[in-house]
Amino acid sequence: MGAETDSNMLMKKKLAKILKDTLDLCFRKGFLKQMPIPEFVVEVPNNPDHGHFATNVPMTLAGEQKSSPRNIAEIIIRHLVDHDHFILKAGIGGTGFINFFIAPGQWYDLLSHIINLRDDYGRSSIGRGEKIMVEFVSANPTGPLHLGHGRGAALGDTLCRVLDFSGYDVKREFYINDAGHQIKMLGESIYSRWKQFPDPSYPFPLDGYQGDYIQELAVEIAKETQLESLAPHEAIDLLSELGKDKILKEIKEDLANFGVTFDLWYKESDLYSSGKIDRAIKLIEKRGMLFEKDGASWIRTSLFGDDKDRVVRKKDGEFTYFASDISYHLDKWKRGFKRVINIWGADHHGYITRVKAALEAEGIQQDWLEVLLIQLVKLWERGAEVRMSKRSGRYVTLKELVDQVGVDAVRFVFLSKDHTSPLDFHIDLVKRKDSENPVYYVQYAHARVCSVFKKAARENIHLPEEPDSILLRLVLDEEIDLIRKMAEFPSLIEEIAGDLGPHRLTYYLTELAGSFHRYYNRHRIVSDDRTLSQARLFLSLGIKILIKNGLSLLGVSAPEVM
RNA sequence: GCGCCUGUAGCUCAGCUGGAUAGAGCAGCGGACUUCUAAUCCGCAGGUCGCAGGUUCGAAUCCUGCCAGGCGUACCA
Repeated sequence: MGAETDSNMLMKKKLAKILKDTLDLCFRKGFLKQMPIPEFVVEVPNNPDHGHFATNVPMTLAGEQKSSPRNIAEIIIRHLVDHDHFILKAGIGGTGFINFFIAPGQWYDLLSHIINLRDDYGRSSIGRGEKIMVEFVSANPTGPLHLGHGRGAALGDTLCRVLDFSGYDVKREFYINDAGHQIKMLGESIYSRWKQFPDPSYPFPLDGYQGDYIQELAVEIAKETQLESLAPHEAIDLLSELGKDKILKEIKEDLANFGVTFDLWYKESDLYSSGKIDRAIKLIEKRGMLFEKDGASWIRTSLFGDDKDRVVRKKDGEFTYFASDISYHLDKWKRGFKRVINIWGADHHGYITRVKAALEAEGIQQDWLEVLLIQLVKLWERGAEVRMSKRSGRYVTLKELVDQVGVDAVRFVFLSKDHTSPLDFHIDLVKRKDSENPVYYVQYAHARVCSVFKKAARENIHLPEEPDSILLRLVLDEEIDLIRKMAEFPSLIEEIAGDLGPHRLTYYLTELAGSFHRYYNRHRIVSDDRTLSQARLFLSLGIKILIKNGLSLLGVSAPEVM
């Protein structure tokens, strides 16, 4: 697979190679002064007059060469090392860019290649089977998933899909905080609601969970069990356990319904029962990073960038949440992951330095862990912000949103913004199943291609296995431009696997769909000219393949009919 | 106080890690269906890239300092 992708994906890389070879030649023959080759870029210019690709090489050389960029550009163009006639023509632009037009045959080869690879176009092996873990959502099992969780779920899931597509050995994990205070509080909240059915004056815990779902759980569990026969503390324990299980089950269902699954649901409570926390603390101690103060045990995170040292075991003998977190990450490390990505809500950012410092205290490099912070999701309805607060239990759940708007639209909108910026979700806009909704724009292009193929079948036009010379009929600039856009896909995926910013994929697909819509409106695909029809059908097939591949990485469906 | 994130068109956001005349969608105005699906397309209008300096051939992008908003700074989880 690697070799196949290499053979083409890298139009840009091919050009970069040609440029390097050319510079070497110029150095050897003395056309240019010998020097190390500086960093340069090969990019797609936004102005089509500037060619299929452009490079800034001359400008990066200018200083050292003591010559003008345009001069250097001229020398490079004159001596281009292009044995395969990859380049149709090259010219000088602006203050010293070199603009390249690629020979049409290269584009036809590329399109053939895409059609051969189908669902595998864009797949690569750059991850080299490296073990990588993405931990995401990890919502507390004390209440339903809200919109922020949804955003994290969409991001994490899509990253996993992209990383998997890029040849990593990806594991997806959900960490369940099922130990400690909050679960007890869940039980107490349910208990109190249950007691309130006959006696409304029964007190509710100060920091209890307020949502309506607590009452519902109380009703449900009361039906299934004999709460009356238990002592209060037994009842509360039971309610904690059953409440947690039920909520977790719902979380799993909501996520599955959202297209998100996990390889492992890792329980915090297992860290306790297996003795892993104890061992983690012992390791800290063995490394001399533990000390006692005021009756508590502390870890020296301040040695590694943290503002202060942190408590891992409280005065009362209980471990802190931080202790289990350290233990959990140590466990990830021991399981052999080379790269670990955590997706957290932005309100946890204060936690990052602390965890990384703790890991370093145990001898693990800080950059082993990458933390992506998801900024807030604000919901707007009828022009006003829908205020949400977990405390009051008034918030819109992921399930409610998905039920109203649909999985595809929710995922697409969540994924179309960089996770570092806050996101305003306008529900009225996304609810509309019309052109205002960006996801339909992309999906429609896919459905449109399918429709064109039906039309072709009615006209009895079919495609041969291999396009061969048929593609020579694709002579319009727009047609070459469509193929060029398709060529960008593999390198885009590669970049996303590196910078973990999948929102660029949504923009790419919107652009690709737009180019196709424009093309469709200006030119007939199925016409009396049989060969030309076939050529354009091949082109359309390429578009279909790309949109389907791209959407599937986003976890969005590609309908054949709309 | 300190730390993190954000500030780009009326609104929501991109801007490919420093490149050519800063882009898209929505909202506004005006056009295109006897045609392969009009969930589409074409045109017009819309900008002090928060502000001020600096770095260099070149800055929305990098560095510094301000301003504004959000979040965080526990022996809570």
